[in-house]
Parts: sequence; C-alpha cells; structure tokens
Amino acid sequence: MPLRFYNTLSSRVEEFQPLEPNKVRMYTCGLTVYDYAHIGNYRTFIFQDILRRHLRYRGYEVLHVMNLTDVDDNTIRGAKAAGIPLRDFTDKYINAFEVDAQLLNLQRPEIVVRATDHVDDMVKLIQVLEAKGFAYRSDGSVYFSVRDFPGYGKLAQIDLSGLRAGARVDSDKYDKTDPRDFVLWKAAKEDEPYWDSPLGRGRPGWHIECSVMSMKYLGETFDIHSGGSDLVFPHHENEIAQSEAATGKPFVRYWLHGEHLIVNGEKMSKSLGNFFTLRDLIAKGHKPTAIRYLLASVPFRKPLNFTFDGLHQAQQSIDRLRNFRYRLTMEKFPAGESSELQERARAARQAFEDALDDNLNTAEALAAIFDLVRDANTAMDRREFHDSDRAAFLDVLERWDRIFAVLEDNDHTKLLKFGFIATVEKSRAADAVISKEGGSGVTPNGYTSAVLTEALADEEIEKRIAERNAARRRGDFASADKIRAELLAAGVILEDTKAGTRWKRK
RNA sequence: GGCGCGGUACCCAAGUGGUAAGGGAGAGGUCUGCAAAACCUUUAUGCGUGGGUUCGAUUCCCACCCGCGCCUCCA
Repeated sequence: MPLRFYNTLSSRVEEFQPLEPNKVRMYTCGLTVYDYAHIGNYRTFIFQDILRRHLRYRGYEVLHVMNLTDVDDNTIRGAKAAGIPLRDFTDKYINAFEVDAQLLNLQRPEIVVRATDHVDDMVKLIQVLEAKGFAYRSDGSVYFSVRDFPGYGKLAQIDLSGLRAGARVDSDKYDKTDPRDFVLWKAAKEDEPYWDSPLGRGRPGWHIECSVMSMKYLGETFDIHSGGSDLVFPHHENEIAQSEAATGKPFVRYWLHGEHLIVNGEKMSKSLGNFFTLRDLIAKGHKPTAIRYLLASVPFRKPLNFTFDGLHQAQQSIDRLRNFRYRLTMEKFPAGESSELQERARAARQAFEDALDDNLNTAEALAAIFDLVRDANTAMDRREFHDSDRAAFLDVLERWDRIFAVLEDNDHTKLLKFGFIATVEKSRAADAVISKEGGSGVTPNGYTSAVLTEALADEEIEKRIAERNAARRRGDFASADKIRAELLAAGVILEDTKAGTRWKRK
C-alpha cells in the first residue's frame, strides 16, 4: 500500500510522493529554548520521530532539519532574569533538550540549527522581500505586507475579513499599517540583544527564521514541514507567505500537524501551568520509554489526554512486549518450523507496515504486534512453536521496534548515565556534594537532587538471587521468599523461568 | 463569531455501508513450591442525541447537544 499522509494544505489524506525519488527533505519546528520542554512538546517530537523513522524504514533517505529558536521575547526575558548572556542561557536548555531526546529515543535530525546562527541569512531574505515590494519599514522595524500576498490564509483556511470584526488583534506595540501584517525585523529595544544590519539595529521576527533555515538546507521547495497544530496559524501561514513571496515557488508540499496533549480537558501548555516536564515524571518514578510509548500510541491527529493511569497502562504494555521477546529469545523450542507460524509472522509484519503507511496509524500498528504476541505465546504454550520459527518472529519485532523504539530495556542505564538516578554509593557522594554547596540541590551533572533516587547495582541484585536460589534448592522457601520480597521493595522483580531466574527493574 | 478536531465498553483506543481491532483493569480457570510471566474463558444487540438515505449505518446526509484547539506567544 502506498504511503499517505493527511496534508493540512489540502485538508485530506494524500499519497506521498517526494520531489526526488527515494529522498525526503523535511523540516520540523523545534523548541524555543527558554525552559525545560514539557511532554506536550515531546508528543509532537515523538510523532515527528516516528515519521522520520517510518520514512527511513520505507527506504527513503531522509534529510531532516530541525530549528531551535534561541532569540525571542521569552529567551531574552529569561537571560535577563538569570543575569547571563543570551547564548549561555539558551545553551543550558538546549543541553537539557538533548538529554531528554536521548532518553526518549528521538533520532537526532541530520541538521539542527539555531536561529542566532542565521541572522545574516534572514536579513538577506528580508531584503529580497523589500525589493519585491512585500515588506515595508516602520519605526525601525520591517513588516510583511499581507495584503500584497495573494493566497494568504490558504493553509489555515482563514478568511481574511474574519480577522477584523471583534477579533483580538496583535497586542504588540509595533506600528503596522494593517493588523494582519507581521514583523520580519524588530527594531532594537533598550537593554535587549541586537544585530547591526542594513535593515538597522534589531533582531529577527519569529517566522522568518523557519523560512530561511528550511530553504537554506532543503531548497526553495521541499517535501514535508511539520509541527504542532498550534503552529498552523499564524506561524506556518506566515512562513508560506514569506517564502513564496520571495521565491515565487511553492514552499512546502506536505504540511503535517500533530494534535495536542491534553490534561484534564485542556491543552498542556506553559501559560496554563498544567504541564509536566520529562524530569518531573522521572522524579515520580516513571520511565522515559513508557512516556514514549504513551505519546506514540495515539495517532498524531488525535488529541491525547495525558493521565497517570495512561502512563501506567503504557508501562504494562511495554512489559508485555518485553516479556514476549524474552521468552522468544530464551525458551527452548522443538526443532523444525511451522509454515503456519511463518505465515503468521509475515502477516503481522504486513499489518503493522500497512498501518503506518496509512497516515502513521500507530494504534493499529500496536494492535498488529499484540495480535502476533498472543498467537505466538499460544503456540508456545501448546508446544507448536518450533526453534526455526524464532528468527521470523524476532525479525518482525525488531522491524516494529525500528519505529517504536521501546523494546530495549535501557532506561535504567540511561538514567544512571545522565545522573537522574545513582547507585547507593554514588547517591551518597552526590548528597555530600549538594550539602557542601549549601543546599543548592544541584549535582555535578546539573540535575536537582529531587530527581535522584537510589538504585541497587546489578551485581548486588545477582548476588541476592544466587542466595535465593540456593535457599530454594534446600527447600527453604521461607528464606527464598524473604529475599524476593526484599528485592521487590527495592524495585527489582524476580521471575522464575525454565531458563533460570530472570530479574528486571520495576 | 469564523475555521478545525473529537464524542466507541470500567479506563486508553482502532475501525468499516453488512453486523464492533488491540492494550490496560476486573472475574473464573490452567501452569507454578508459592509467586511472576504466559495461556484459555469472560466483560459494548452497542459506537453523543434525533431524524433521513439504504435491503442493511457505528460507518453516508441533515439538525442538535457536549468537549477541545486555533483565530494573541505556544509543540
């Protein structure tokens, strides 16, 4: 089945055909780096990650550019409040974002760009717009003249006249001749960062950066542009206006917009204050892969209501998949193979691939893999699963996980690596550092101590399991059960299988 | 007010003009020293409400109700 996506520009699902065969150029709107990202932001990034992973799975070479907005009102305000240079301030949140991205298994885009590294390019594009009569100056700023760009509103399907009566108009104090116009270059203000340019001393408006950086790396017309649905208007509408006015060519062929994460019936957002950051959830004991699973499990065009119950359900689902993979890998099966099961594996692969081809229907792709899990487990219990069936099933799982990326149980390792948790000894050492710093609560890794929890080291766990198994062999089940209970209390779950005792962290 | 999205079982959620995927949770059973995991059985005559089209609608059309988003910085 052909790959197809819902394109905001046409309001319908369209077959996907890149400009250049086998190659996809895509741009995604990243973060404004003035604070830790919340999981609503990550819902969109995970959708985009699944998009790029599926494109690659389908054999496309993907050239993916993501921007980071590191100059705007919020970043300027934050840097000022912190009393540090803008660049230092935004660096902090870019670093935090990169840690989060690794925890969530987000593939790094081929190109990640910062707005402040492209100011010269933005100035040049604004000059082109001026030369072509799409821009005008006012009070040291430069504006885009919407009335001069036919087709404005085609993405958001905004009726221009609707913007007048009763509409809340831009509260910005800059002077525009038409309320619909938007700023390309903002005149420098007292006490704010600025760039000297032929346009005067100032800084770029928000929308221009995405036009400039996307076209610089992807060309004047490229395949996919995506972001959260809140960016449709005005951000992406304005990008189209700027880019197409400057080049006279179509800007983007497929616009993909992700729906929002909802909390208690409302959009999760900074301004409403109803948000969780990734580290908030980690501090509550939740695992990044469970968060990834939850955020990936609902197709991107549907609002997703975030609840802790949902997060728990996600963890349970991952555990089921991992338990299956463990069994598939470790259990002994009779020699030979079953053509029926081989066919079953083939069908499951087909089903999940078709689901993703269909506008990234992740819910259906999940159903496909769970169907397979149940059927395979049933066959195993009936002794109908054979040794040579193993590879086919592992192959389907591995392929499925190239997209979902949740099967690897490496949360613990990563959380240790980034200092969110520590082994008992290291945790005490970190506490000592924190108290020496006068209770600032920041570890050498830069994370607050509230996030640190203690964990048993692997060797300690294995030692206790050996003790328990010795007790079991003696028939001393009381001692064995005591050890199991103690480990459970420390967050370690034991399972006795035919292949020996297996353990995993809760 | 304009534009858009959505209302499916206890919870999350897919889906189709022909009689409701999947996950979680609950109940009963099998297996196990006991657990855990796994398996089996079971939980929507029903898909917001009312009309209409049709042999047949949850799926198409109309109206209405409810929730949310965007229209202002925002993933």
